[in-house]
Amino acid sequence: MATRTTPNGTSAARERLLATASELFYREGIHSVGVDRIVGEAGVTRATFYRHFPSKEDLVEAYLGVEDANIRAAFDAAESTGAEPRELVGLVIDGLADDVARHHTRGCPFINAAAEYPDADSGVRRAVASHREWFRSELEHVLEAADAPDPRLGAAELVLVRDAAMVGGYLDGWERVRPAFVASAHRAAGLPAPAAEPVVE
Amino acid sequence: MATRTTPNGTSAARERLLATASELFYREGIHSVGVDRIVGEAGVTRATFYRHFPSKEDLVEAYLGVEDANIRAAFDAAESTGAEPRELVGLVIDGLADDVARHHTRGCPFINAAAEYPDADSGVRRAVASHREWFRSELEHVLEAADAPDPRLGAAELVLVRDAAMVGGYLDGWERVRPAFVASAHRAAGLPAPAAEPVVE
DNA sequence: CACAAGATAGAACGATCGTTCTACTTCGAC
DNA sequence: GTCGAAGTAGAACGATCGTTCTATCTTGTG
Repeated sequence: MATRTTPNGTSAARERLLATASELFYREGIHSVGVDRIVGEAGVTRATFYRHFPSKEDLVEAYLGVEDANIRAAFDAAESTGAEPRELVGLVIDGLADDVARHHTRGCPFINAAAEYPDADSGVRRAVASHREWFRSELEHVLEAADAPDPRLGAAELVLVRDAAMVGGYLDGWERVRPAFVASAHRAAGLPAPAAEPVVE
Repeated sequence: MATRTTPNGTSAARERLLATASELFYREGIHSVGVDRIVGEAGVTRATFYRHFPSKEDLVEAYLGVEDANIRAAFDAAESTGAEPRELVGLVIDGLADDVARHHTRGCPFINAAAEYPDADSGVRRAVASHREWFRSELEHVLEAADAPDPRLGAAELVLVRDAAMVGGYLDGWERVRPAFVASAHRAAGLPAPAAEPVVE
């Protein structure tokens, strides 16, 4: 068969579509970005688009899949540093802060997507729900390993604080939100916070 | 002149349009709801719509104005109970929780709107920003009157926690979020929390 | 009553939405 | 070399987007 694929097995056109759409969906919203715009900026035609994705919604779900994979990779990286459990909690919190400050300055991709998809049974909302559940339980495991006082409640609070940081960072500016985030996150973890202000980067 | 107005001065058609649009915008998102749908459910024609609102965006801003007015009214009601300052903090936190549990089960109207309007200079985003600033300073005044340890930081944290509660209440379910919200909110205020929920620390 | 103005009605505008169509090219397997 | 499947190309589909049009009706004022 004739496959015009990249070394890792997926087509170059598909990768460009996904990268372009991810950027546009995040920066401008999903319903605001049409297929015309995506294929135009990806340097691809409509037919090519529909060869790779059955519909626009499949592309949206793939976009959320990319975001999900990125965050999982960040957790893996933090865990593979070999830091001991208590240290890892700090690494994770710093990593979340750094992510909001540098990459996710337009809010949370999942929260923003959910705002545009009211149907909880839709594929998009299901992707949002499963990502959030994974994220929460991952935090719970990290807190558990660190002997935090209440890993389950702590994880739930950390999710809340992270949600708030992304929203607040977008709407109010990260610099205004950072102090409240650092204080709240360490208190939510139930572990002693580092010295008052300095935030590791 | 021929004015078909209600006792309070605004036209009945305009009020129906605003009420219908507010409901639809909140429940289904803004870009997802077309003018056809709004005028249809409001029992009004397109021309009537454009007599009352120069464009759809003006209707969106009016919708945010309604939400803003509702929250201000809730604050006024809490303050007019004559509760003393420290008590008022508890009333406000309970009021916010009650609001998320009963009325705002689809997230925060302002956060959701901002997700669909990336341009920070747009009228919608300006309305969001000014509402948030009012909300934050209102909380700061309440905390200040109650002699909270750090009203400014406390208000910033309360905004964060409330944002998170609305997002979490929508995406994860209010019952799962409530314990974390109550604990975080009272700690953010810096005042003793009512011993009820399983509170850390 | 006559008149001007606000409110309503419903058709119609061009633009864009997501999607599908047919035609042409490029490759791997035989 | 031949065949067929995958990729590309660009026109075109009906539906809906936000908006504007002319015409009719209702109402307060002269």
